[in-house]
Amino acid sequence: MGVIEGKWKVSILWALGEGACRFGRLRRMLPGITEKVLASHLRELERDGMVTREEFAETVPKVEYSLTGPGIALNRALEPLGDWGKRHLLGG
Amino acid sequence: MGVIEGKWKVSILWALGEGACRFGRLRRMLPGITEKVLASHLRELERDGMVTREEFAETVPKVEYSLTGPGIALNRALEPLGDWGKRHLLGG
DNA sequence: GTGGGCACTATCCTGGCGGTAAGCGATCTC
DNA sequence: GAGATCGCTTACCGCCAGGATAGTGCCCAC
Repeated sequence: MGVIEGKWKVSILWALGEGACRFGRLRRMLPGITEKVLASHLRELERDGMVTREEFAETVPKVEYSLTGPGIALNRALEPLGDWGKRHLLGG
Repeated sequence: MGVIEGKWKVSILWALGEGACRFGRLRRMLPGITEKVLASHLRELERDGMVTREEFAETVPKVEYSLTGPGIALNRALEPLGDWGKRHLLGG
């Protein structure tokens, strides 16, 4: 449970589930999240082995985040929860 | 997500998944939880329609909590998460 | 040369979650 | 009558997750 605790962690996981993302793109995909929170959550997810951080040493700083195997599995395990939410909270 | 946020809520749901329970029994099933937290979480779960509270007017106070339909569905939706946890955190 | 985008980091601040402890009102036990 | 059981409620406190804001170093566009 600790792995997904944090206000935005599940959202990050879901956003990343659609494909690898850069920091700024993630931020834009998650309206309302602050950079600090995104950065710290990303770091925790990385520490827990759910995402990988790939840094590209180019003139323009570029970092890509993507789900690891366990991260993808976690996302799948989270899917029923999303379905449940849609069914019982949104869909009546 | 708000429905399962709270340090002990998932544990309560799982405990209740094994059958209806009285307050004191729940407390004993969840070592470390305080009465205040159990009571407030139970109240939130009730408000969110996940559990029912049945009060029996006997000489000895008796209250039973049980999962509602959505509560049971939530529990099921939480199962994959439990499996994932066992697989990736405990089972290597 | 001024401004903006990039990916952060640092600092400060606040709310509220959760822990501790105590009380209550009836009854049953020793 | 002291203590325990039962299901809470109330009051208080501490901590820290998370929000707001600003700064950094490099490069590009205007």
